[in-house]
Amino acid sequence: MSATVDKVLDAAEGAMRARGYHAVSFRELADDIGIKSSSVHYHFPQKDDLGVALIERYSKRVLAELNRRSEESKNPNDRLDAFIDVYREALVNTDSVCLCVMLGAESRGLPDNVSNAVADFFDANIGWLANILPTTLSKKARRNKAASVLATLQGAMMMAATLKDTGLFDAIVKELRAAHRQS
Amino acid sequence: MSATVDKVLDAAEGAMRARGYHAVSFRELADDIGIKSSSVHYHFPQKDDLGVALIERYSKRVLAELNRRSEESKNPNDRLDAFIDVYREALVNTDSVCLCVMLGAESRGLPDNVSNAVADFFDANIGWLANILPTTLSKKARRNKAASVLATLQGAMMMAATLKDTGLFDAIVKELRAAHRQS
DNA sequence: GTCTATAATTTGATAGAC
DNA sequence: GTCTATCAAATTATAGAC
Repeated sequence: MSATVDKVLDAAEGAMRARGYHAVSFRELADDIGIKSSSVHYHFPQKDDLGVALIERYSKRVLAELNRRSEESKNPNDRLDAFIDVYREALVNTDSVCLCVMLGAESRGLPDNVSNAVADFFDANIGWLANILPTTLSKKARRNKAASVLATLQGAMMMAATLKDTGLFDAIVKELRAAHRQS
Repeated sequence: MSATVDKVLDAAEGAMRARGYHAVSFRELADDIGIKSSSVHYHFPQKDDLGVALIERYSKRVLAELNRRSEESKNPNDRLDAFIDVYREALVNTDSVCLCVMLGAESRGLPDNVSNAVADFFDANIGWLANILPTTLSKKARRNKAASVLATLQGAMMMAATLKDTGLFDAIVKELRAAHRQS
């Protein structure tokens, strides 16, 4: 993958996480990294090509980070903490929501391939989380619990960003940890 | 409030809940209700005027609905159910997320007055919810619990809409009810 | 791979007639 | 209060030179 492609995706990720898909233009991204918009089109012919590539890179990065951290401990509680921490750092380090909170909210207004990539991101995250939940639960129950944890995190990111209050995210997460701690 | 103003706001609500603030244009709203975009500008000179008016109308409507339903019972569990039902119906009836999930995600890319109106919506909802939580808890603890419930609902709406799976919303809500039921 | 140049469309917004 | 007409700017996207 070329250096320019990564620069474009970096710029696109920052912009789309802050303002959404439709509020980001090829020209803006090009200006950000010091090239022309036609050069961006060389790498991503259409905007949805950029959107899909962005989500796929983001998704891979998040899952790799989750797997890396979960190798540090096999304890389910530690792994839940790792999951939460990955999301927390995404909020704190970038001062913006998860890419897929934004694109998930906008999904009905996105090209189908972009919207599907967002759905895949959620499925993958739910699957990851479901795997660390107690095997005493049914597969469906684990999936539902996993979806519940993810929904709370995503909602908490969105509200904390809107209210400009990271402490609110932490307070919500504290309850989440307590509720899902396994003994 | 004139009939046209309401028609514009109706069209704007449907469009912005589906696709977001930046993906909605004056011309589109005008076409929807059979007038010209300059007539929309007569009622809302700038786009942020429209945004603020839309959120304020939405916020009043949601809070009125919450209050109306909560008059049916003084039982805290019933009132929590009423809160959840209001959000569930918003999802099911319109097949789209809460206006403030969308605008909350986009908030960093919105004009300040619009972004502030979204924040006010969340504050009002958190306040409403906090009021039905056990008075044995501290004020801060109630606020945090209320924010947690709201975050889960908003996140669940967003994910259910993206995955086109209302059942997922229901499954998440089932856990939420169980976790917050007072005996 | 990046550039200049440009096409075709859409956008938010305004002036002024009725 | 709605219209016609229009503007300046921005948007996605393409053709073709280097």
